[in-house]
Amino acid sequence: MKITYKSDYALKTILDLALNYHNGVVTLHDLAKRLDIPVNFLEQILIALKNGGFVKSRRGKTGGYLLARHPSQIKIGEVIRLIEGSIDPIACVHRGYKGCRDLYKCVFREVWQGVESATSNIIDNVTFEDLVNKTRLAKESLMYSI
Amino acid sequence: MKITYKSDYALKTILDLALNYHNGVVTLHDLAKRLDIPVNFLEQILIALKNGGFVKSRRGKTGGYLLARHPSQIKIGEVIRLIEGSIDPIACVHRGYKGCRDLYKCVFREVWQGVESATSNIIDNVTFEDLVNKTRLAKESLMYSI
DNA sequence: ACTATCTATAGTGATATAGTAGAGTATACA
DNA sequence: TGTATACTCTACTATATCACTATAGATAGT
Repeated sequence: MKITYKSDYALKTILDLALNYHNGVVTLHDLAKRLDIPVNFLEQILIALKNGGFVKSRRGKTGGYLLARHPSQIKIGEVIRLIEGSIDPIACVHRGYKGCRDLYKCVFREVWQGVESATSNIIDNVTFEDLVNKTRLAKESLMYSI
Repeated sequence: MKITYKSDYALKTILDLALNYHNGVVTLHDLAKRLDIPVNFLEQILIALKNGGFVKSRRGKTGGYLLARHPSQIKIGEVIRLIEGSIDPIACVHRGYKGCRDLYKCVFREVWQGVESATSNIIDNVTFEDLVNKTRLAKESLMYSI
């Protein structure tokens, strides 16, 4: 798995919307400013997130974005898969991978499958509710420490 | 982690040399032909493997390559790290990563570190001796089944 | 000397990444 | 009804990485 800026931004965007889950919509502009992401780039990401069913939008003067589901119902693995397309460490099976014409393939493929399932096991067990709680805890302990 | 053709080829090359561990040197040409890798590309990979201490070479007419260590002393994680440079799913810490100026970083970084250590746990526990045994077993069962 | 081998470095086409730019559409509100 | 403010959509571009390709040179056995 590789996390590009695109999915990194997507995850941060969902987290921001999760933190504002009870505050109504958030505008593209606010998101971009707060998360330090180029507006036009974030725009494309939000459309992808919308098409993926993670986000809803409202147009016009009081418009903006909001989560389509409760933070507890969104796992970070889902978002990554939407943006990155896949989780595999190697394109053994899919796409026109042209190595492996003989049995060498087998001994390594088991390893890659192990890596993939270990990765899935982590990212499919973290919800944005978890992350919201963690974020709030971090913020609190920061305040007490000052 | 992402496995490119380069590290895929490197791993297959080490496995081939491991299978021939008691047969003396193997030439670049033979490796390239047997593994179906472009000669000039494999050349570069072998030099990297040599500089990494995995492979030794002999020049001249009876020259070729051989493993610098016993197959049981080479883990696939070591080879991947040499060729890919790193195992991280995201360049959070190293290289000029320019996201994360505030605490958003923390909640995700834990996840990436989890993925990294789960991955390491797999690839640092598979030696080329393991793979040689698996390859031989696969070859045997193939013969019996015919 | 000759030839088969490894060594080293520079170049190249294709694709992916991370943006930019700009025209268009919908909605609230005066 | 007009206009400001938001989202929507498509096309373009600079840079880097990937997967090679090319070529000149060094070394060692016969």
